[in-house]
Amino acid sequence: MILKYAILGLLHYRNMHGYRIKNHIESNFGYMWSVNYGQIYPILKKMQQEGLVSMVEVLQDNAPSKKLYSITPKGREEFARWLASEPEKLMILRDPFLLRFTFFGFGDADRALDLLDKRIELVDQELARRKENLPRWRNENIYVRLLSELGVSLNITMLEWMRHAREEIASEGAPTRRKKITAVRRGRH
Amino acid sequence: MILKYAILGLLHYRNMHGYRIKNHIESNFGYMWSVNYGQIYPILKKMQQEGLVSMVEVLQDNAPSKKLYSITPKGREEFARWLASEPEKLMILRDPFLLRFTFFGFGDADRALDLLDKRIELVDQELARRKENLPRWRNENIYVRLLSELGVSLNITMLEWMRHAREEIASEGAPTRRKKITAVRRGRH
DNA sequence: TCTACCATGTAATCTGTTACATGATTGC
DNA sequence: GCAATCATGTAACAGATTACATGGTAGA
Repeated sequence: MILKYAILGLLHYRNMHGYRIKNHIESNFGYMWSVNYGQIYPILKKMQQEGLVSMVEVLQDNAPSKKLYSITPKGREEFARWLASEPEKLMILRDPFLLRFTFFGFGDADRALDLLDKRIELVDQELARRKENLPRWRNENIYVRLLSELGVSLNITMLEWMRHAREEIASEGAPTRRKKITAVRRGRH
Repeated sequence: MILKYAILGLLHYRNMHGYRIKNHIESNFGYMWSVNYGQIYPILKKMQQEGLVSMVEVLQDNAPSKKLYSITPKGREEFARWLASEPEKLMILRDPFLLRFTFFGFGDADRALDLLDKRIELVDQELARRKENLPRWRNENIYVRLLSELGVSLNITMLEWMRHAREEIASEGAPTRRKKITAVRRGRH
């Protein structure tokens, strides 16, 4: 359902077709959302059937024809309801790398450092990309601008943590070259 | 597939049954993972069929019998392969609230502040909970401990950002009581 | 008595990903 | 000629969520 509202939100700015919506989401919300054509086209069709959007086919000379969608009054209503509704669950960091990190004690410490280094490089690149894009948002609406700043802040926090973690892991591994880990304690059930 | 490896990892510590695995994941990895019985029981059965885990049924006097799973050598091998494999995609902040935040310009500014306040309270509570739990991890293995620290850091970053955002939104709304937002600029395609 | 917790499971549904199919244009 | 980009779609699969069904024990 969340994709539905993202689309309705984007259609507030301008009419769009499926391909453009995917591009837009990836370049603008890329750090918190990703979409596939396998989702986008079926959902647009469904939203049209529900009367939330309407569609006109636009023939183009030098490109394949496209289906332009626009938001209907009914779509605006539903969007407004969602916008004002109570927030749902808290953010969950569903990061496969962090899950893996949890279990690094069961594997080779050098390999762990190696994987951590690769991650650091990746996040560093992402941070650079986000910083580059900051000026693009500086003159836009306040919410979008603030969000782009959050992306940078979170990236910095993540990087600092990874560099700190790297040091700790390296220095702890140094003397004994391997430390036996103890059993994890149970949570409060 | 990721749940499979989380389970194999937990079984390195001790033998567990489905109900306990769910509890464990929620109290220990809760800030980055959530599970349902609808996933856990079928996947345990499947892993048993694949020979990654083995099971014994344990009858109990004053509680329903439980199925204790343990990891097999084959399971250890597969887990080790996963642990050393290259990391996959970068973290994505799939947070419904942040998506909603992006579109707050299309709604009522007061309601936006209201929702933001509720969020701040929620994250604040979560931060308190995580800080409370920090000592539990202090003497455990280094990776698990570091991760618990990351959770706190990310929470703090998020809170600081939200408080800063709150101020900016409130002060911008004050003079004109509503500012017309301009169209979002296109990303680089 | 009622709630919470222990414990296992299935079915239906929804969401997300990958791969495939098609075909034109633009730029190197 | 080849890669990239524009543009729409389907099928198969994988993953996650919700609701339901069952039934025992402990404690307020």
